[in-house]
Amino acid sequence: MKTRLKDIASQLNLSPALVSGVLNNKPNAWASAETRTRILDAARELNYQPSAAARALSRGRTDTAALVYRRLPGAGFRLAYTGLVDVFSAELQAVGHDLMVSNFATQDEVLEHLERLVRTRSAEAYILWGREQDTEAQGMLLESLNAPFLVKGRYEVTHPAWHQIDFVHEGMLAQAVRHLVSLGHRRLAYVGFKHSDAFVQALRRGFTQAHRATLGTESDPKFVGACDDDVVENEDLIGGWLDLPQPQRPTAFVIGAGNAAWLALETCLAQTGRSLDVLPGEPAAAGIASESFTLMFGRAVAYQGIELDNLARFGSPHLIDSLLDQNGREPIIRFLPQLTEAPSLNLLNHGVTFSCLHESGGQS
Amino acid sequence: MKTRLKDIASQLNLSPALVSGVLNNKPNAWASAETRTRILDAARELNYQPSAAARALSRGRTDTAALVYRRLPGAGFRLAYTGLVDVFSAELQAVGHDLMVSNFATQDEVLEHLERLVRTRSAEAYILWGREQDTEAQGMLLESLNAPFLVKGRYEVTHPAWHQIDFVHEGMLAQAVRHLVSLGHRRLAYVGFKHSDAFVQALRRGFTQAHRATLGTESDPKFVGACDDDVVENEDLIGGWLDLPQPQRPTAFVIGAGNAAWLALETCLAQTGRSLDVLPGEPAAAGIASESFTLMFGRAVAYQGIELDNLARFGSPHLIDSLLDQNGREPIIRFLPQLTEAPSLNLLNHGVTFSCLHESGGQS
DNA sequence: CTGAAAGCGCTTACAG
DNA sequence: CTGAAAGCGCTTACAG
Repeated sequence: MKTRLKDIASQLNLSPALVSGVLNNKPNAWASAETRTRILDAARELNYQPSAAARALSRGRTDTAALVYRRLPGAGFRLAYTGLVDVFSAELQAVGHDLMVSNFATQDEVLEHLERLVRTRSAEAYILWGREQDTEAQGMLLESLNAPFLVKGRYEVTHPAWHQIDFVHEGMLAQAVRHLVSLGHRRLAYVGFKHSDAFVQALRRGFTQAHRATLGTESDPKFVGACDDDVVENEDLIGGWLDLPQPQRPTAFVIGAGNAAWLALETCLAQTGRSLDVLPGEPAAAGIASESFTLMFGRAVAYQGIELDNLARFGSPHLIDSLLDQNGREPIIRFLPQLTEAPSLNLLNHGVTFSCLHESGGQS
Repeated sequence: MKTRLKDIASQLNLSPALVSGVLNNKPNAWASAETRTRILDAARELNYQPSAAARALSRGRTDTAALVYRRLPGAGFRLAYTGLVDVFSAELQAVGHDLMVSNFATQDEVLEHLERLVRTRSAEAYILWGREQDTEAQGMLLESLNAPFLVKGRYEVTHPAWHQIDFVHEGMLAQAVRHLVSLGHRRLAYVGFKHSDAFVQALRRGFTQAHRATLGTESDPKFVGACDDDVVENEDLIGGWLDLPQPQRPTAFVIGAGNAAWLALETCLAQTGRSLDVLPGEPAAAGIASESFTLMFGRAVAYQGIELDNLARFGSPHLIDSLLDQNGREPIIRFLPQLTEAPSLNLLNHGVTFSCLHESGGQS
């Protein structure tokens, strides 16, 4: 039914071995130029493609990489993952490899599946993505099973030999600080995440170190706060800073958190009649944001969530090296994206303005 | 190195065939209860898992489904795809199948890859997702190669035998119309997409038919417009309607377009001091939206982009049936989601209000 | 320069 | 109730 090697061999009165050799152009497969042509023509004509399973069995490899991850709630995580799939799939295809994707609700299921994939020899290389609290155990499992993998994360200290990729979080926020200082700002406030994953600490470290390096002073602890997705709480934090008398008030904001922090910042400013960096003397902001990030009123520079694509793009040569068994590459890759102008709805330009309706704080 | 069937067979002094039979609990594999236990124990102890390649070769199937699609620009499409991967991967795992994902920049590459997958017998079933102008040719190729597939799309007329899944777009907008009419609105405007894919026409059809059915009159052609991502143009369209004298002005909006249409609607209203459905007598809206949809000021009901997950979830039993070779299922599946309250930033409640700065229209 | 043979690790009739 | 054999479709030494 499907064309087999044997079919084209017998049709040409050649041995399957010769046909295989020519089709894979093995250096020791000697055939006259004419035979070679006949083989190639017949293969094309019969639409011959070697059975993936047979080839995998005899070659001992499947030419497949597996992306296995734990599902996390929220659209942000998902958008990050699809970027991975897009990038890795494309780059793997370019070297003749396939990508298998599986995701699970729990870490246990992920671990079990990884072990199954390794034991069934379904993939030659693995991509681990997600929070370090998950990926570390995943990496240790693969390591113990002797399976090559690429992991997103900051494991330079804990697992320096792992093939790993991540942002230089410190450098990113240092850039943000330098940017704001270059605009003339001297009183900087910092908004981070509430949890303390390694990258969250690295972000804050980037802020404090750059503060010291550029301004020569320690950052003021009372201008260091954290936001999660609770709008009211975020507005309390930022509103509190903005309520200070002008000489003490921070004039710029370094954001090491998600879109909710930006939203709180913009609405708090709006309540006092201002917007980010639109008129002279208004506060400025710089930092990180999630996917689908859009300012409402003002302007700012940010690292867009889309940078995750670039991260994957940066990491894929490594992954491919693992697949092709080329070792000797520096295992730790760090990526420093560029700050770019954030998209803005520019509502001010569309006739929407704001005024102070309430005394302070928000009511949801 | 890795445990093979042979290893456990020889360790137990049994034939590989018996071990295989017991492990796969074939009905005709007879072993004493004790032998059976010894086999199971040994397999567990040695962490035995059959080689996927060997098994695929001898069984003639890979237990794999392939999701192959053309990459489309824009985060919206990507978010839709990641939902697919999440859902299909999870549901396939549940029946012991893997998911292979590949995407390409061009349709030609997609077609070539599909043919390769079929010819190399890399997958038993296929998932086609994307625009109909792409998926139709993809489906026809798979059909000619006799490969089972599930396609997202409205092919009830052109390919009624295809296993296909999609929204009932007509029904969705009909629900939106009925909702607005039930709130007392009588002058409805419609905003659609500019292109004319089958689903875009179905959306509009849903509006016009429901208008006729609920109000007993044809919809007014001058209140039917289309939006793309050009903000100014969108605001011209909607602003034009809102500039009409009050007795002629539409009081409700049916949205058969993306987030840009909602944004234009809200900013146009804001320019005239109003918001969606917040105060009595204000205009209302209902319709479809993309992922990550959030209103700024007002309230509305919408079909969220997240419904694509549910669509995939609805479709996966079909896909799994194809994998398991159970035919005889109705090939056409249609899904009617529920209108739900759209998330809103509620900026009004956070001290942000608006006023008319410009005469009309927008300036970007 | 070329072909016959063994083997990859399973599964599946089939003979006892 | 059990085991020996053939076969899935390739690739890879190896002998000529």
